[in-house]
Parts: sequence; C-alpha cells; structure tokens
Amino acid sequence: MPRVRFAPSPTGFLHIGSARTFIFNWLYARHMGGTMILRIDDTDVGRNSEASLTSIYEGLRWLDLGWDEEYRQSERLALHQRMAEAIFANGLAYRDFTPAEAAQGEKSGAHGTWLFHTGMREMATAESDRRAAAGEPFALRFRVPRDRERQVRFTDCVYGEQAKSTADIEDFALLRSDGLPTYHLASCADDADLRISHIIRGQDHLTNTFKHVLIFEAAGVAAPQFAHLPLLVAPDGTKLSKRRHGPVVSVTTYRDAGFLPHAFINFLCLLGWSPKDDRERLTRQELIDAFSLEGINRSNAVVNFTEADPFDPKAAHFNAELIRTMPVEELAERLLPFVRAAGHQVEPGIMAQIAPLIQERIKLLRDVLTAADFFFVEELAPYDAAELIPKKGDAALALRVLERAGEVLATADFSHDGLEAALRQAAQDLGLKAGQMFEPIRVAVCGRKTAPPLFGTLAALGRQTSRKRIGQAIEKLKPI
RNA sequence: GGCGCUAUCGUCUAACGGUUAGGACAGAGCCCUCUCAAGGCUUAAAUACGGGUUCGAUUCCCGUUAGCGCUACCA
Repeated sequence: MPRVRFAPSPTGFLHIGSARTFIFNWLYARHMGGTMILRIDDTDVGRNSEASLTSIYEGLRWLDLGWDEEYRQSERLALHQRMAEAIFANGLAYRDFTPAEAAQGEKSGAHGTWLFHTGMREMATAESDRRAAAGEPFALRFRVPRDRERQVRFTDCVYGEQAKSTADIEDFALLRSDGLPTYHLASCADDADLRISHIIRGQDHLTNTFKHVLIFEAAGVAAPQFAHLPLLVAPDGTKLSKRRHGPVVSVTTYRDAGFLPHAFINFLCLLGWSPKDDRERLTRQELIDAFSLEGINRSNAVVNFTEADPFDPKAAHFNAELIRTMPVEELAERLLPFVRAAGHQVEPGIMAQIAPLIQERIKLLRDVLTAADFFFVEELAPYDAAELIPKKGDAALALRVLERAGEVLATADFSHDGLEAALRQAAQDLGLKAGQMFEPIRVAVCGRKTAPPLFGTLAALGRQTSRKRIGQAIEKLKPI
C-alpha cells in the first residue's frame, strides 16, 4: 500500500500551491487505498510561527479531506541525528568549521559553481575530531563523491528519467552548527522512517532530489518513488508568493470569499492534471477514481487573477455551478454566516426565501451581500428618483404605476403566484406592458434596476416593507 | 553565471505519427425573458522559431529563443 505525505513548513500561511500538493497526495492515497500522512516540517525554529501553523490547519480543515497519520519533525530530531551519524560513520559527511557568516566570498568557484569550502572537506580526521572536541561549532556536510565524475539518477513519475553530474552538486549541509538538521536531512530521515513510498511535491524540489537520492544511498536505505508537480504561477509567470502576490494566494482568502471547498478542490485539480477526457466538473469520488500520476503534466499552470478580481474566473465559475446545483436549504444555511458576519440580523426563515432568488445569480457566497442587500436593511440606500422611470415612460407614468401597485399590494395574496397574477392584471388595466409596470416597482423596493425576480422578492420582503418602500418612491417622484 | 525543467487558443487543457487541432472558462452575437442571471444556439481564438527523421509531424531528435526552478548552516 502506498504511503504518501504532505509536509508543509509552518513559515507562512497555507497557500494554494501547497493546498494543491496536499490534494494530489490525498487523491493518490485514496485512489490506491494507501495512507495519507501530514508531517509538519518545523526544523527551522527561527522562522516557524504559531500563526502559520494555525493557518495550515485552518486551511486543511476547510478542505475537509482529512489525513490518516500526523507527525511533527521537531519531535523526531533524534532520528535525524542518527541518520546524520550513520552517514558520517560511513565517511560520507564531514565537519565544516567555516563560520556561517564568513561563507559568502567563496560562493562562486571556477565555473561559477560553488561546491565546498576549501580546507574543510579534506581536513584530517584527527584535526576535525580535536576541533570538535574543543567545542568549535561546525556544520555537517555531505561529502559528494568527486573522485570520479558520476551521474546521480532517478526516475520521476512525472518528469521521467533524471540525471545530474556530481560535479554540479555542492557539498550541502546535513546538520547546522546548532546541531539541528537541515530540510534535506530531516526530510529524508523521516521519509525513510515513515516508509513513505511516493514523494509527491512541487517541481521546485526536482533538483533537490539529486541530493536526496545521495542521502538515501549514503544511509543505506531505498529511495521512494518521486513525482514532481508543475508549479502554480501568477499571471506574470513567477511562482506564487505572499510577498509578490499578497493574500490572493492564501487558502483562507478563498474560504472567506465564499468558495465551496469542493469547487476550490475541483479547480485546483485541473491545474496541472487532467482526467484526459472532456470532464471538468468532477465529484470527489470521480476525482479519486480518475486520479493518476500519469495524468499530471509538466508545464507550469497560471492562476489567472488580477488586481480587480483576485479569483481565477474558472474557479468562480465552478463555484457558481456548485451553488446553483445545491439544495436551496443548504445554500440558505451556508449564506447565513456571511450575512451575519456583515452585521445583519436575518431569520433563517427569511434566508430560506431569499436563497432561491439569488441562487443562480451569485458566484461566491459573499455575493449575497451585494445581490440581496436590500433584504437586510430597514432603509434603502439613497437612489436617484430618475431610476424609477421606466423605458419609454415619464415620471407621470411611474407615479401612476406605483400608486396602482400600492393599492394592489394592499390586498394581494403575498405569494409568488398571487403577486404575479395581481400585478399582471394591474398592468393590463393600466394598458401597460408588463415590463413597464414592473420596473418602477423593482426600483422602489430594491433601490436599483438590476435585482432578483420581482414576485419572489416582494413575497420575501413582505407586504409591510414592500408598501412602505413604494410609498417612499412615490414621495421621491412627486417633485418631478 | 552553472545545472535542471518546460513550451497547443487570453487562461486551464485534449489529441496510438495520419483530426476540419477537440473541450472548458473568459470574450462577441442571437434566442428566451419582468431587469439581472441561468439556459439554448452561433462565433472569434492556438501547435514559439529553425533544422532534421518520416510517405506524413502538435506528437520523435537536435538547435535557437523565451519562461520557470534550484544554486543557504530556508523549506
């Protein structure tokens, strides 16, 4: 059974590229009947933060996919140490006493490639032991084989055969001078110990993998399979990052805007992977069934956001489609928190009446605040009285319509069908087209021309509010 | 600079070496209609460039160009 892991480091919020990596790992595990492991890679004590740990858990919890086992690297330092010692004992690592700050100058070698600090790699064992015993701080470095130039090789499940000359791999650090493991060491030690079978991670690790292959080899353990994922990039082509692109790359931004977790997952899955048929909207189970490493492609995918709209239109479209097809009761329930968070009090009963009116008119849950705003306030925001005048009509006509509407609504049956019948009849009586009749009423009760369907809106608003707003509209119109 | 990876409509993508290069989103138009949506129909839009290999390249190989990634005692 495959064992896969998602290994975020708590040094920033959970970003959408990480979320996609998590999802692909999860999908692979579920498809294969394997185990999904969450491992917090927190060996960089200086950069860890409680806030980012919270952000990661929040984001993952929202995705609602779950995992089977959980570990924290900081609790496994002894294991990492042991692997470092084993490699050192095999003669494949050496102590580097170069002070961390002093390492700059040597960064570029003869061909522009830095390989190791002179004097350290070839230091005699006796001197190395003596200086270590004397308490001089050192980093432990991997002794990349240099006697004969050879190729480090592995087969990536996505990118295929990979090879790199050892002449192009520097003597990377295994342990820092404070004794803590570096990412490379800790990651490999844990992957080996947790018996990870497939490492599915971002393509930014593709070149690091050569180092990892070297580590596994030096420690005498078999390397897992590797599958690198094409990167998610911004419209400018660069890797998504908080610094450059801001909160649009954070999972919680999507959550807070009112994305449904599954719409978000569905969208992310189609970035760098395809089921190879024309399906685009897939249920969770369909994703599990269709997912395979072979379906992953090799080129970076652009997340198409702008300053004006932080969300990729396709993501928004998937969300809108999911909203449209969900039971209205569920929609009402999901909408409520957004309305309340904006400081409005709404009865669940009213929300249930509003939900079907906006169901096919919103893309994000938070759109309820702009699509249905007039339901939530006692007084309408000020609007121009001219809005009340219908096409091919004048103020006098609008006035006549509203006065008649006021009368009709006083006695009409306040159901969708009752209102429709009464208002259509009224239009006929006035010798008007339905549209001419409805437009002034719509503006009077909603405060604008673009709004949900009129009869359902009036029914949800209720007789009292509807008549009051029509009365106010008449007052606005009189001076004209 | 060195090393690695990538290259199909604006974006995400599909295409045993043989297709009028398909789909989706976004765009445009029409229909439906109480506005807006939703829905239906129609439309515009791509194989980076140059060489090979082949009867035939989007597909295989080489080069060019461009982009990205790595090049830390970060992960």
